[in-house]
Amino acid sequence: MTPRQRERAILALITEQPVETQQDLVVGLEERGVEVTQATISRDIKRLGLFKRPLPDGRYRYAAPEVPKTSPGEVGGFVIAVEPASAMLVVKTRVGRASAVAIAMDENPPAGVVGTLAGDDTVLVLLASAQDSQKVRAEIERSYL
Amino acid sequence: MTPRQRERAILALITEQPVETQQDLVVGLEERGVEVTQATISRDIKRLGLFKRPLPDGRYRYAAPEVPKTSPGEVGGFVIAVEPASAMLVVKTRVGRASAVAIAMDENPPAGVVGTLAGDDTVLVLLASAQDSQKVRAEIERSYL
DNA sequence: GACGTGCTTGCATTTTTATTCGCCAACATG
DNA sequence: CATGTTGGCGAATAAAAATGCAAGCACGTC
Repeated sequence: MTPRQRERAILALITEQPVETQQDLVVGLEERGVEVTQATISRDIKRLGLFKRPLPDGRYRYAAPEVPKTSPGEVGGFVIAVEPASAMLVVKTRVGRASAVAIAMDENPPAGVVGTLAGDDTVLVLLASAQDSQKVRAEIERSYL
Repeated sequence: MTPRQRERAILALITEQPVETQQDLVVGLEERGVEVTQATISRDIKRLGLFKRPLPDGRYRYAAPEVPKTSPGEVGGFVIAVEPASAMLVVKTRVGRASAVAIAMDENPPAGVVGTLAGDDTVLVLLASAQDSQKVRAEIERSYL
């Protein structure tokens, strides 16, 4: 179980059902076979940018941030990690920011980038060759991390 | 100092400067001449629907909810309080929801309502006569509270 | 004026969340 | 193989936030 997988599980959980506390998440994840402590959840939540909203009925619920419309250029800080994978890079972004990052890269592509494919919090960057990966990775980290 | 005034001050404070903790708010309000304890801040925050966002830089900041585009009809729970004032009603809503409530009321006006005027978190409802206030108030509370 | 009701608040405390610390595993380097 | 170095984790703890409770106040009613 990588942190990334667990974070996906957390996102799934909070969108599927109301989650009031981090302890709820510990329990919910356990039911899905993921063992973690509250401390780790707290760190995951920080990474994901999740927050605890007060609801009109007086209860609370963890929620994912709404995606603000972002003009390309103000995407600094959106990228969390960049990892090479043969002639590709897997760029992990904050939740919902992947397409903003991908658009920014499309509009100003680093040398060696052939194309991008954006999911929700991941951008797959296709490279001309695996040789470029370190250089491109460095550039992406410089521009968007 | 009414709760309403204090809540306005809180909103002003968190939009003007980064606020990391409720204690920051206690201090900030004190500088503006408002004395409160953390307990009250916590309750105000709950009423206002504010939440503490993790920022990309690892810090936190209290923020007001973004206003979702709301189709009239799903405005239940937006209203916090309704108070009569001569031939008017002052309808306090969750932050940014006032116009949604006003639109909903315009589209389906309770008997006796002449018109509405929406601010940010307040709707002023103009009545045909002060006589109607209790009836209209009850209806608004039933529909939107 | 005495009494009741409904709000609001602070205090004290509990509950929840964030962080510090040390440990372990994976990986690189000599 | 020894020796960093890095990242991630849990346990414990510190810090922050939520809440039960009782007191105070404004208002209305008898």
